[in-house]
Amino acid sequence: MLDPKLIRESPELVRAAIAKKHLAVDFDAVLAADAAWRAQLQEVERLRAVQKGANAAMAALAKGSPEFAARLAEMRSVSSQVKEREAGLKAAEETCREAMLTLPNLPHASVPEGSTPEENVVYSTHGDTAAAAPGAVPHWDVPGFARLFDFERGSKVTGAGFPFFIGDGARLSRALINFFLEEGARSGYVEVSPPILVNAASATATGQLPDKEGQMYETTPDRLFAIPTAEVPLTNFYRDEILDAEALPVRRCAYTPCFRREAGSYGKDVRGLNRVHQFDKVELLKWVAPATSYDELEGLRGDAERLLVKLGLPYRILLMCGGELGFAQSKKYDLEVWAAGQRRWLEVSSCSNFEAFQARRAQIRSRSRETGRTELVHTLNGSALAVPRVLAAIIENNLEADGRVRIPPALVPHFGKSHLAFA
RNA sequence: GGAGAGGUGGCAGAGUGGUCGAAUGCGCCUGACUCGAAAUCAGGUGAGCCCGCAAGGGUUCCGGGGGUUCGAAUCCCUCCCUCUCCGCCA
Repeated sequence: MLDPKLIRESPELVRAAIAKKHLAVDFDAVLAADAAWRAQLQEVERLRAVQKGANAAMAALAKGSPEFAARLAEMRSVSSQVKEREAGLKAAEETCREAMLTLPNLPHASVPEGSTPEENVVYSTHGDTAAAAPGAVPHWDVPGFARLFDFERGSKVTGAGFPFFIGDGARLSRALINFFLEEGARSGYVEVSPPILVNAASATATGQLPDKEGQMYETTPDRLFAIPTAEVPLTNFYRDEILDAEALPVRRCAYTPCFRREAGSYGKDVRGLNRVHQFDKVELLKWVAPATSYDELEGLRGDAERLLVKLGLPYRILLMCGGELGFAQSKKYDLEVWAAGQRRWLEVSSCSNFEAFQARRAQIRSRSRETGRTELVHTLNGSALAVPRVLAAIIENNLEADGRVRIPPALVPHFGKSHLAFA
């Protein structure tokens, strides 16, 4: 949600933001809804002031006195007016709130123009993609792949996109999780193991509801949602709370499985480990002082990036253009790892600054000790990293002539062996 | 799942229809005293929204929602949560 004051005072900024994100939003309707709500609010508050003034007077009068009876009759009429107008006010408020929720976050000035993936800016590229093994094949074509990643039985047990990880497949997945968490801790993020089912209020605060309801798995009869990312429980940890400004930035990291229905994404990107409905991921999250959030975004990107460096995988960083930004994001970097066998880039991390957009929805503020004032914090999050795609990249980039996969040295202490075998 | 108790400001804890955003204590801030500190004394100390250039004014909030009433922290309904005991269980 945007600051209502900004919408009223600088509507041109909001219009420009909508245009940069290439969204179709009826902004005039938002302005009208806001104006209507304020007009009704003022009238109701005026009537309430009358009511309150009379209360004190009536409390001082004797119950049976004629003065009391007169006042009572008068106030009955005011009371019914208040009730009537309050109903209208409530409707106006709801209309206004819904209108406000259609407004996207403003993109940062440094975000490039554009509406398609091709218009994302390649911010930097690292490692040699050309030198990758000439005989590299997509990970699903490696002999023995199905023994470590059993999609068929996963389909039988649950459904398509829910593979079993077996033997060294499971072991490498666990090693990556462990490596990511250890590195996160080293970078100052406190490890958290959050709930992986969340309620509707939490899903709304981070923006999954109402827009993306169909993308989440939902449980009945409790109406809890399987998290699509640890961002949801982590961000909501401080929902409706006021943090000590001196304690910022607060850094947390969490490993969780993530669940995504990926409705409507049937196509060629779904083979093997590229896109599955349940996957493991380590997420980094920061709550920061507004003045520092863009520096913190660079730091966050660096924290995620370092993992790819340590794993020795070729990767690149994209600065996402306006049209490719999520609804709630002000600026976003995507980290993509090179999958040598598929000869394509796989997104393994998204590092975003949400500024106060999520914090306003979730009511997460900080209080300065000097001024005593509260302000909305800025939230940032990023994957570090998504496990299955990194695993796929390791297989494709490190496959040796004998059919074994060389484990990156940084991972060996966690994996316990220098090679993964499909046999 | 069953029975009972309870949800009030940063914390503890009063308040059972009227002048209550709410006593009191603790904490915190400011001032006095002091070389300084402690102790003591005095004062201050919630959040949001609307109007206003501002000064300031108005209004909402006592777990959430709804109701009764001229008026609700207080009465009624409903939902949520916490605690204790019992049952079940990794």
